Amino acid sequence: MAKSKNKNTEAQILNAAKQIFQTKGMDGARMQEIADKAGINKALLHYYYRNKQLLFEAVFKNAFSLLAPQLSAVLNDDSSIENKIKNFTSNYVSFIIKHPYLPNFIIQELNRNPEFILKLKENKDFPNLEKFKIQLTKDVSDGIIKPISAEQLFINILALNIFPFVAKPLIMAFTNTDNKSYNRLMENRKTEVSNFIINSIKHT
Amino acid sequence: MAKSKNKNTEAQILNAAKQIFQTKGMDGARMQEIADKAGINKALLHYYYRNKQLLFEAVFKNAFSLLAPQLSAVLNDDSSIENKIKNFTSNYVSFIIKHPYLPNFIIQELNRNPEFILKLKENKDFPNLEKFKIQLTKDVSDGIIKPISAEQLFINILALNIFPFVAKPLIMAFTNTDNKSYNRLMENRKTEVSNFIINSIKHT
DNA sequence: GTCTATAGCCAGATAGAC
DNA sequence: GTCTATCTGGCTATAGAC
Repeated sequence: MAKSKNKNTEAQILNAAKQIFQTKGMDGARMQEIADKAGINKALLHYYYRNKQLLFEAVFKNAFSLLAPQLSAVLNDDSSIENKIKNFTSNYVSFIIKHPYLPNFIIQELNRNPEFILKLKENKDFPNLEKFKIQLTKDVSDGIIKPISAEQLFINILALNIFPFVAKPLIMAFTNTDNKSYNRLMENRKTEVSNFIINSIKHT
Repeated sequence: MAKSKNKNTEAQILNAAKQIFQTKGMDGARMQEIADKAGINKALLHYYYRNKQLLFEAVFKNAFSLLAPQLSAVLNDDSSIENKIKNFTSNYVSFIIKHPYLPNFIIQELNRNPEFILKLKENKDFPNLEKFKIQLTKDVSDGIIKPISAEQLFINILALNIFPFVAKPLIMAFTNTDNKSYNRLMENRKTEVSNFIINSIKHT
């Protein structure tokens, strides 16, 4: 009789596929390389995931499902705008250390295939600005925060946090740093970035 | 007798290659597609550029040589820090409209191949922070600008300007905008971003 | 469920005519 | 300098044994 699907093998494949797809992208990845990394044969990849495209999509959805809660947390928890910014910027660096290739992977593949996001938006866990917008509008009218739209502030928060990791090779070149001092710069950003944002928007 | 190399054909090829490589990347690009776009035969690509890798490098260097002066301008001109930031943020949007795929292309390919930047750094036009650092240090000690390192400020300027274009599909999804209102958001950033930065760093 | 072997296609590169 | 035709290798995917 046939064994039931081996969850362990399936997980090993997904894990290997993550590593290869996230560093090389859909087009640069090779099924052979994924099989090697998983320690199994190429044919098994097809047995579990049918083809390259489906395996890729499994990896992509998995990656996005890790990133999305990070963002939803900023937008929907109950603390003040100032605390949200502080928490997000300090947590994000720790998140990136665990998943260094993730944001670049998502950005790159969405640019290659922008329709992809439509499927993701159907998910009700997809990050939503509504609550954040209401909170910010209130803070602005209460005179706590200088006038700024929720969209622009949110873009700024994402930009300041995500960009330095996405553009790591560029940043290292411009600031003339090696890996060690680059990491030190990023470590400092845990507090630098939130101060930078709060300085800008808070009424004095 | 053989005609001398036809500059026009060579330029057409480079132009077609730009469009294909910048949207699809090295791995996703097809020589056939480039040939079609240039209106010539695949064999001619090899005649002029020998192979795919060399054609790609020609495109990449060309792209970088467009971006670098934009950055050097912020770093080396003689105006105040405040004016540098204002000029850069308003100019950058116009630059992007002309070359929408350029920053993403550069970032993506540098991540794929980080050693690439070493060659670029040899060029003496490569953006350099020294002058900016001196100017900023002086402004800080004169009490014009709040304490911040040149590296962190420069990273913030790049992040706030470049990221929204690199992550366009993500931003459109999160802010729930179509192309038209996304463009309006970006247009607003011409002034929003410089105000945001200056608010944050300027002593009041 | 896992393997080996191979089909079948596609893309980069070259040969050679004009 | 430009073309058509073709070689060659590599990659996805499947067939079929165990």
